[in-house]
Amino acid sequence: MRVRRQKLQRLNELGVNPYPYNFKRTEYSTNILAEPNKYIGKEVSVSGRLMAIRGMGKAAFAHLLDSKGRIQIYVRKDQIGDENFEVFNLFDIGDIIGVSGEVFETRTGETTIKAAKIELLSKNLRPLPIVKEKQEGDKKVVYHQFADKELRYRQRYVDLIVNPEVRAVFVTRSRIISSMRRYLDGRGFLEVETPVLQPIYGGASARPFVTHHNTLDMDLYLRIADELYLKRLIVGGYDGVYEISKDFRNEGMDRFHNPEFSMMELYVAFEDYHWMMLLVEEMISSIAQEVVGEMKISNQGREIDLTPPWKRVTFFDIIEEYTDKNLYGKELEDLKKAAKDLNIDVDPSWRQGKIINEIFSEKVEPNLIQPTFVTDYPIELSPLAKKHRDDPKLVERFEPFILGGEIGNAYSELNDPLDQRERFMAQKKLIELGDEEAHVLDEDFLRSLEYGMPPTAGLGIGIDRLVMLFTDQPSIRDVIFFPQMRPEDK
RNA sequence: GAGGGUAUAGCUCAGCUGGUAGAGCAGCGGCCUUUUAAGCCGUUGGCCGAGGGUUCGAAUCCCUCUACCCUCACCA
Repeated sequence: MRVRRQKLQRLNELGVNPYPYNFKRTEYSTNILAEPNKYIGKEVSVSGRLMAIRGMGKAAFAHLLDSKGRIQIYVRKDQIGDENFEVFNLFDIGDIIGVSGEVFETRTGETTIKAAKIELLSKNLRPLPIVKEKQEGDKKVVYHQFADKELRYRQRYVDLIVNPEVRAVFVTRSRIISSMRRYLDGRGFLEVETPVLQPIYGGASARPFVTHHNTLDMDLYLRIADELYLKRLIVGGYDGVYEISKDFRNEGMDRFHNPEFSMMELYVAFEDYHWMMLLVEEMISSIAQEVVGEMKISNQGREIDLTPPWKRVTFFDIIEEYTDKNLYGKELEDLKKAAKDLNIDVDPSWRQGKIINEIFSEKVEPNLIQPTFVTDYPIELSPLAKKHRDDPKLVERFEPFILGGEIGNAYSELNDPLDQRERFMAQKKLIELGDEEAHVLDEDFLRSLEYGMPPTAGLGIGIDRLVMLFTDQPSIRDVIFFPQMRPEDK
């Protein structure tokens, strides 16, 4: 870094502003490389970061990286002049520069810009990790890869400069979200915003973050879900509302969990969960079509076919399929025995719902590779879902599974205010028993239901996991720009 | 929270059963006007994650701490 500061000084002496105000680019690297014949012989201006320099005395080749890709430039002393060449010799890898010149093809056939003028746009003072690549036939061999995960997450800007495939993952993420938004807008749903800071948190089973408002002198919670506010909007008379936003859950972190994560929630009046299943498979497959170009995606070496219709199985049927045990309507003791038979450890304090859920996640979930809707969950697990029309022990709920992971959650929403109050009371008992994640009673939400909420279908989709699926990334940290990290020690 | 792993130059890594720190790339100085992991010659660079201990002597052995990764637990 000391050397680079000296170069800065030298540049100043030469009358070069190392941090000028703008540069007029005429082309992106990729435009030129896509149609070389159209550009050869033409003047272009490009700008970007210097990623490699191969000097040869009075001439040099270099590679310039812009937001779309990289292109080679060729700098000759007799072309740009002595003064400009002296400035060029003060450039380092990592500098941001602008180049104007004519496009040509080198002896080895690489489309290249012959610089007529080259200027510094921003001086780099901190050396970049140097990554070298070599084309061997079809394979690209990468040398000195910048691979330290900790550094990559903490200094994502460096990761993005140096690892083009990381940049691509986040472009895909953005496309997935905009495709989803386009789909939902196209169906006439209204995108809305509801409070992040909530006096009572609700809509999911999770521990919240607590914060404090000084003027009101009260604690507020960062939302763990949007659900209860969005349903209030359905009470208010909108037919369909959705929100794409961050939720916050104060829980452990691993490759599927980040304390803040992105969620899409959708509520549609006068529909039920059967209708919502059709929407989910249509929406996800249309996103695939737009983003990937087809209904098939590959992940972890496996091919996933998203073409509707997806398989549908009921919760208890699929458990029986994988365990040979019918758990429907079983009492606590029977369930404990079943869990024991299946080698699943059960905490003595667990109740029916928890044990069944554990058996499901252990024995069934990992097997749900191709898209599958699991439907009709036991009532204890779902305090906000409507009772099944044919069976009061169940609720009308489904979860879509892909690659052994759940990517969403949906119900026919409970709109009976008396039933909802009873469910809250049952949750209250769980809280008293020490369950820190049970739902908290929300009196204002109940009041809204008492005014009358139409029959409603609701859906939540975990955006981060959907992106992991589409981009074949193994960890949620690879699809979030700045994943939560412990502070760096100084 | 438990177990395992990793931490050495700007980057990627080597360093044996303890003997006083190494390579490639980058950097710096030369040579070089079609190279592409450019090449050739020369050269700088290190609190070996932090702290403590054992030892004549520690990057190496022991303990503590910190961060990250993996697995499990908790958890959508």
